[in-house]
Amino acid sequence: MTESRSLIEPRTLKGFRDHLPAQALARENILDIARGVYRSYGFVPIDTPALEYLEILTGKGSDETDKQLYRFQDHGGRDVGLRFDLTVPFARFCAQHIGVLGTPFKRYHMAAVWRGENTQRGRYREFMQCDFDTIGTTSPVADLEMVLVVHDLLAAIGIEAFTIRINDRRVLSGILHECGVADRSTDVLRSLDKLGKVTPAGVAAELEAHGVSADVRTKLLGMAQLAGDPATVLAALDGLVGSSETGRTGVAALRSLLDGVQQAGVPEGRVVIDPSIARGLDYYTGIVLESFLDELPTLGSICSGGRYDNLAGLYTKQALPGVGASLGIDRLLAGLEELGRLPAKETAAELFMVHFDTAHLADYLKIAAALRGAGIPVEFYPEAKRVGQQLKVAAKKGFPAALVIGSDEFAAGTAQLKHMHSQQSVTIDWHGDVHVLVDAIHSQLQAIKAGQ
RNA sequence: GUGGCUAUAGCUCAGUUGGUUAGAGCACUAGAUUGUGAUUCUAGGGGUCGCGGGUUCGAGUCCCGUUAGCCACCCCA
Repeated sequence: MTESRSLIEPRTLKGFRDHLPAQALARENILDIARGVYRSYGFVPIDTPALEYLEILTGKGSDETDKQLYRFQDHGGRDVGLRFDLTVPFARFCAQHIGVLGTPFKRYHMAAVWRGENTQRGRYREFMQCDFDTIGTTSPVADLEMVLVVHDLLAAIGIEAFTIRINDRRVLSGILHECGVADRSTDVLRSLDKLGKVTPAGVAAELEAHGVSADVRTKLLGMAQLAGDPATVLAALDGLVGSSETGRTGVAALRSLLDGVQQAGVPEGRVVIDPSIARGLDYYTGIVLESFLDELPTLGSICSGGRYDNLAGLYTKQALPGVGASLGIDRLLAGLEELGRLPAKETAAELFMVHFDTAHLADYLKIAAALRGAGIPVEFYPEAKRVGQQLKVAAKKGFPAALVIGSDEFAAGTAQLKHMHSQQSVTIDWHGDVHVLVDAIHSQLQAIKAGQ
């Protein structure tokens, strides 16, 4: 009974993951960028509880979300559930607090959500969403801002090849109405939405199964496959919506949105009209948006959103129209990793300071403090191990530079700054003046950064 | 939730029609080398063969179950 104690197997639940430093650093970088972009448009942060009363979450009544909901009874016998997106809690939040917040209200919310669905590449049971929404206004400016935020966000993350696909629900419902299939709109849109994954012939077969006549099938498929120059697509849509008032409004909205995008200086081709985009969620009523990595279109949308008429109708009588989108950071990270775009850094510091000689510990501590005071993050190795070993650690963790100051350097009033990538060292004369040393290191690090 | 494929060391993988004590490369630790990431050499640590049953004299290998990962459906970030 001494050594036979059985160990608990360390493991995580299906669809739930640990995040090691390399991945967690990349994730935090993106979160920082998202925070910066959201704030640059005036969005403010909020937070809500992970756990909500079950009735809040099931209110929307879709059996699909009901099936995916993590639910249980808490110790007080209350029926509760984990949030499966950030929109529903936000709706509840608005119903409770909009009185003191006032409208229009712009918030961002970055937090984990949970869905008990089957896992796949880029799809997990616990993942993070980075939502931003503007509520309490129907202004087209808010729609435009949503597109601009998504664009700025993906650009700031450093993705070079991405496409934002936009559409307007009113265009779709106008066309469906003209075609006389408005009663089957959900089924029809769901089928059309599969274009790109399923062949046009396959979609046509699905449409036929929903009782759509041959000429209407041709018309719808033609509509959904419209692509290319936005002006041409808009002209084609004009014809398709015919006399439908709703449809014409939608096309006009898309037209002015694209004008605004252009006026704001977004490069051509980044935002395109894709009439097949419908979005599964049925609360969207105006513009809808999805965005894709050009090199990995099968990954799915990494940032999606749209306009809705009434966010919180289930919880308050006050009408709250809004527009917003959500960045799926975990899917994005999975995509960037697959493309080899994630930096292999395992350190948050910029400088590795070799622990050469413990007799100089006081000097090392003084230098490290001065560097940090000057805004240079520095990691000081805790043990005076062999220099080669220490440099190996620094290289493996991806430090851009290492600072080597041994007894000789202290005696001569010098230091070696080693550029890890080129393996070259620069000698710094600092004559025992820490300010001189810090300044020199600062400019060297700038040079290294610029050189990358 | 349904169906298909997969699982051997930290990583990538060998392991024959079932047959001694399950191997390699890389990585890791220590040393050769008392001040610089390489190379070379030496030594070393590390495996309940995902887990649990079954068949068999004998299972990493065959059968069943289960867990996890990947893929398709569904839906979505």
